[in-house]
Amino acid sequence: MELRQLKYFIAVAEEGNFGAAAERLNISQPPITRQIRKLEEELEVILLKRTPKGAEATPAGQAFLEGARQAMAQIARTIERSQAAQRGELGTLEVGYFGSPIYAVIPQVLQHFRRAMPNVKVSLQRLTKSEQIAALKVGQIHIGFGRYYSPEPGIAVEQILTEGLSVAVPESYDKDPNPKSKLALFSAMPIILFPRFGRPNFADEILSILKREGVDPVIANVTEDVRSALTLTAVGEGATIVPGTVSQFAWPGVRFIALEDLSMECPVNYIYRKSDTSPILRAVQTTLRQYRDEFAATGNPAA
Amino acid sequence: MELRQLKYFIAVAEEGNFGAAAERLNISQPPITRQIRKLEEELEVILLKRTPKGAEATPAGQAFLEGARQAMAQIARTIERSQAAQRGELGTLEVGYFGSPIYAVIPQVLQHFRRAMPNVKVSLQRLTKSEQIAALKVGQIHIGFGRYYSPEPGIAVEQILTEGLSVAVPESYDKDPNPKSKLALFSAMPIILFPRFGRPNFADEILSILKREGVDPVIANVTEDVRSALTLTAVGEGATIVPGTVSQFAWPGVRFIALEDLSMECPVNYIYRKSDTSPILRAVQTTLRQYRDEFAATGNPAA
DNA sequence: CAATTTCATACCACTTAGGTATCAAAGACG
DNA sequence: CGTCTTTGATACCTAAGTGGTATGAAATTG
Repeated sequence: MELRQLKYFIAVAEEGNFGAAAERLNISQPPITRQIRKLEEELEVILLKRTPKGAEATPAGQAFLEGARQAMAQIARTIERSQAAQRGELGTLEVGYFGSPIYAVIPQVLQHFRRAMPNVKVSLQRLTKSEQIAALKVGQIHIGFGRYYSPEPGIAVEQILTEGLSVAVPESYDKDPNPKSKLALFSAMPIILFPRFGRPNFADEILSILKREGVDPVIANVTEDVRSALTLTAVGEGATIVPGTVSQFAWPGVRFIALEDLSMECPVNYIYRKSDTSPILRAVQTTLRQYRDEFAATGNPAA
Repeated sequence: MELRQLKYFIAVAEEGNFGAAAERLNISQPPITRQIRKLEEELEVILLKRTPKGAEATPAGQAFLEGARQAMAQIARTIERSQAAQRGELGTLEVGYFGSPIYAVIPQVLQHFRRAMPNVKVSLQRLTKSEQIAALKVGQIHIGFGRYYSPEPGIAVEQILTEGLSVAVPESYDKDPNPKSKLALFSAMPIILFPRFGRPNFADEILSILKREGVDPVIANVTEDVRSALTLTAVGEGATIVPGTVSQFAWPGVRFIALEDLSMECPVNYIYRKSDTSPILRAVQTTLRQYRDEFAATGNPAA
């Protein structure tokens, strides 16, 4: 059976007339007669009752018409979906993430993506940086989010944004240090660092910044992640330096003091497999670069 | 697009290999390359990623594969259904009925039919005989059931069975007349006839039988249908002659006395349009003739 | 580095498509 | 009642498309 035959049969059944069907299909009438007859012979079913006024579907033909219409619609849908998939508008975006970007940057970025590609599902999994690399290489994830990545062959790193830092202090701490010496408070208060693993990491970066600024802090603790660190801050164990976006959230018992010095910033990056040509990755990259440019221009592309 | 291309693509995607797909389809490999490429060009979608080891579906190809499989399955189902419809195993049997056969014969007959053709729906409508004729002519019903039909051009009548008669008497009537003169009780008791309309009808037949047997009854009433007649019998207004199958039902206040004389029988017939070639009618006729022969042989084809 | 395996290409024979011209049959109509 | 119109069917032609064989290009494999 050929699709042509379905198409012709539908036309004849709907027009009730071979000639009209031919006109609708922009061909002459004899080919229609031939194709319908071939179809009937192959199915061993009489689909149309020829009358002097035209042709009408037999009960078997009506049953066939119904199914043929559905099949044609199914094929049209399939083409649409396939083309959408090619444009990266369909499927599942597999995301690996690590660390504090999950608190503000990743939700915002993915929100943008979902708005652009409503039919793409997003799947998130928490993975360390080395797990992300491995997952990228086997195609388990399309993209990994994090802050500091070491170069890796076959893996590309791109920056999304850099954000300022904030100091988190216990709510009870009511002295706001003067703008010039905000970091000086670490001489008076021990510091809590995070994360413990995934070097190079945010803790390493903070220590190097502090060293550059001539501060020699007392390290009270090194926690697994930002949540643990802020919990310890809330109970008064010390101060924590966090990325600016983390301070957008309400943490009970914690007060944030922004460090406006632009030389003290931390990045959010994403990594992907260089050889990955999947439409989904291309689509998410398009969104990410848009987001990056918007963020660079306005400082807040949340809208 | 052609169905051939769907078939080839499914084969390649499933085998992961052009050559293996060719083997499975019993053709050589180049035509497959060509058809797949044509398909890809028409859709403007890259469906397969050619690798040195074979070929694998791209995300767009996977989306297409899914839909293509469904479309092929849809077409296969459509062929099945159409062939079933051709055999009269699918659709709706439209039935018109009139009179007392609805109480026993029609249910039994239709039960047989449903067992033979489980996928055919049955639709029943109560129609007078002239309404049946009209409905047959416009194709509103496939078949009409009743007892007595006048000849009508274009309409065929076939008999399903003949059944004996029973006399219904009030429960209080406790004399069982001797076998030879059962009809004689109408000399003592007035008779209730039915139906009032649809001549020639059962009432006419009963009167002619009684006349033939030399009985001249007193007519107490002529009711619309058998139910009304038996209700009047229950309250003692008179006796009613009913088809044997009606006596199978329990009618409170009524007792049935069978008239075993075979010369006193009434038929159940069905009518159909002679020019009706629909598979449904053919199917139901097959069942009806089987039922008729079984009934003639065993007297009770209820099993 | 040669052998193997994979898909792509070129060209051929044959089938099948659609087009034109025409026919046969069944209402429609004066 | 015969003619006209409309319908689908048939015959034949040209052209496009199909599958086959032979062969090539590229990458993997031993």
